[in-house]
Amino acid sequence: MGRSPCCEKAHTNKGAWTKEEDQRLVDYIRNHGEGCWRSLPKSAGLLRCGKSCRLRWINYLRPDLKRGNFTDEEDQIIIKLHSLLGNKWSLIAGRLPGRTDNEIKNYWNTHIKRKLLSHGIDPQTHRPINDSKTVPFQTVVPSQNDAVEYSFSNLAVKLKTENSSDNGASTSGTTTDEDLRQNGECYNSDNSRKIELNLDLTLGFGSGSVRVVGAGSSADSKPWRDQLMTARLSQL
DNA sequence: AAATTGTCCAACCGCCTAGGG
DNA sequence: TCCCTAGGCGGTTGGACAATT
Repeated sequence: MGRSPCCEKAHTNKGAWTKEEDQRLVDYIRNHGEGCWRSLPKSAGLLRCGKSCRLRWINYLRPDLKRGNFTDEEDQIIIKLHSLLGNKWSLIAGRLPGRTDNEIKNYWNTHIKRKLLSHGIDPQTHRPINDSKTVPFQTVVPSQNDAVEYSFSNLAVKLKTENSSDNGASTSGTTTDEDLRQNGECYNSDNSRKIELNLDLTLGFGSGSVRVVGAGSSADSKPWRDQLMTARLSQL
């Protein structure tokens, strides 16, 4: 059998968190660390779903969060990364220390979208709105030791795939801030192979580069091995 | 001053993938 | 290998507050 349900929905609170709930959650995580979200609410004496606790911690209570307005530099990073990755808010957040994916998503939808539109730029394609030659997502399927370099109108992207040895760095199966912080890479959980996403972004108006490193056998059939590395190209 | 409209953002919802049994 | 769940993600919602009429 699988695991038991994460929470009893009938006995959980919803809506805004109270100060007392926040304090309980902070105290608990200070003493026990993050993780085990399923059992956390009960252990911490909270009538909340584990998912809700995790979200509250990640998006609001984490001590390393940077509050306040986004800087112009952060704006530029977000716009550039969005032009490359699309709505991959967690990946974008990984390059902006102290910012959460939810925060960036909200900021994108409320500020940057409007800013781009006011400049006549389509926020999805990052191309002039009048330009009818829309370029869809460019899909890049990594095969071993391939290297591909793309040139954009205002930045360059180099895509390279290569083998990598096992170092057991991550167990989550998805990209974490910690992964990105430690190695500038994101890992999949399979111990024998992994796909790494390594973003080396040079900031500035004129140029930038992104390196996507992937590893895996083309004969492999597991879903994540079929994962496509996609980059949104504004224009070739 | 009250009503209406607009904006922001915290929180929820539903889906997907990896992992446990 | 299959079934089921936890964790994580992106999309969406709704309440609080501000601005406008």
